[in-house]
Amino acid sequence: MKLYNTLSGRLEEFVPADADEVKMYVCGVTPYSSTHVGHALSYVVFDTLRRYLEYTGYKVRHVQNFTDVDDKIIQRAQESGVSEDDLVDEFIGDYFHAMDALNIQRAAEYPRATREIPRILDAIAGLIDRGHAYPAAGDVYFRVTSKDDYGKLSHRTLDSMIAGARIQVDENKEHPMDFVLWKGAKPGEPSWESPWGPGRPGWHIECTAMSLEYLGEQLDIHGGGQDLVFPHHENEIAQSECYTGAKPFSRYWMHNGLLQLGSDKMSKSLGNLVSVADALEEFTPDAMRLYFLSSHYRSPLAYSDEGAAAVERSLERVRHALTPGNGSGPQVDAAEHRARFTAAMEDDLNTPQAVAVLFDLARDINRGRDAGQSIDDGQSTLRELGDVLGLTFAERVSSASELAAAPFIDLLVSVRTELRAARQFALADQIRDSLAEQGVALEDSAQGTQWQYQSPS
RNA sequence: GGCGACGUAGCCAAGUGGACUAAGGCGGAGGUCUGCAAAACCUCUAUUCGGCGGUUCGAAUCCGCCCGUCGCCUCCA
Repeated sequence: MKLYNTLSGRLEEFVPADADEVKMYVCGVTPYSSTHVGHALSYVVFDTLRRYLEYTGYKVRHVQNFTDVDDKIIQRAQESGVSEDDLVDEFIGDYFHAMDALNIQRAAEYPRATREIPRILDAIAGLIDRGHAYPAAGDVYFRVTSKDDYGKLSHRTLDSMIAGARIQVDENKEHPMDFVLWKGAKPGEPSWESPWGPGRPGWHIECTAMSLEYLGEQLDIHGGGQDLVFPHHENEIAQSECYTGAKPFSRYWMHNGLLQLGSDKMSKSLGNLVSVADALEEFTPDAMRLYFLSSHYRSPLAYSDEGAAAVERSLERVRHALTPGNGSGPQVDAAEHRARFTAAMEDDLNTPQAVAVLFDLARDINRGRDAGQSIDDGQSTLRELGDVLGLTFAERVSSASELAAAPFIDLLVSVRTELRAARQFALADQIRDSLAEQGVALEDSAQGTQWQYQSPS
């Protein structure tokens, strides 16, 4: 399969170092606030990549970290009067709840920075030994001038970075772009002992230490949002390659485009967040996944309720294609659909085209059913391909109050059936209209009347 | 200021030199079915790809300029 590699800036044929197992590291969240739909987009993308790789026969070892110590966590914990640990546990719980709901497969390991301190200290000490880092006033900094290809991922030079002129000059640093590996403790902050005094790890070094610990010196795929390219991933490369000497640190770097809300990026600092929990109040997990996958992963995606609602409607036809058929004619042939689907996925995970194939297949199944064809081959292919995209095709889950109302709706429907049999259509239609106002949709067919709650739209 | 991405139908969104007389979805119009609906199915819905030049036998696709939108350069998926 071809993948776009941020490092080279072009499409490359994907070949893992070890043909049996793909080593994939995806940057995880800093758990200090609710998981939002921007996170969901990113993790749906990498979950879909993993599912496709597994579909084509690879084993994938997926590792994803939690940055469980950081300025924001400390600040948030102090504001709300809880311990850092409790705060982190709460939002890690929120994260897993959201990811499970979205049918995102769990990683093999979820290392946490605070539980990897010895590995982190080893890495920092090694970098100092090799002349790539230096202690200064309780901190330890990475010496960017010691790596001649620093900037190769984000495709910029040290000079152009400085030209940005938004860097806080710090007199402890040898070079303005040097970044912190170890932060000396300030009063009241969580800290760990180190050869350079008490402190905590910088953001970038944890990923170096954890990927090394759980995946080894070289990764096949390193993923994350495009906002992580610089400085986070650039710095990871610098640390990892200087520490291990193994190049490249990751063979492929993949970055998803960021979710936008209105015209702005959705981000914690802008405060324009839609949480996954809120989104799932209104829309099915399938709709969220399909929404994310209906544009290419490297493009930005503008999130809106209208957009999600349109996707939700589009799913109904696909779900209909999976309802039982009773045709006995020739099977609807789905082999060509599978081939087109695979070709799309092979092309840098072109999920918009893959999704289009799913819609084509659903239409062919529905058409075949109308024509009296057998549709079970088509249906099993539809489920198989849908599963690669993580789609379950499950209906919306009814709330407790909706379940409680069901017997009464059944009663009204059976009364209406009697009325229709007696050709009392005005009354029958009145019942149907009234139920529609309550969000209950009726469908009459030769097999009787079906009803369901309408998804909000 | 530096680096980069993008601009395709009312909306979302693929396609990046010739099979494009431009996928797929939403919305809209008409039809089949139905007591009427709904759902499903059928047909139609961009002679055109931000604008202007250029390269080419041929451009949505390559080059230049202009206009517009967005991202990164600072915590972020």
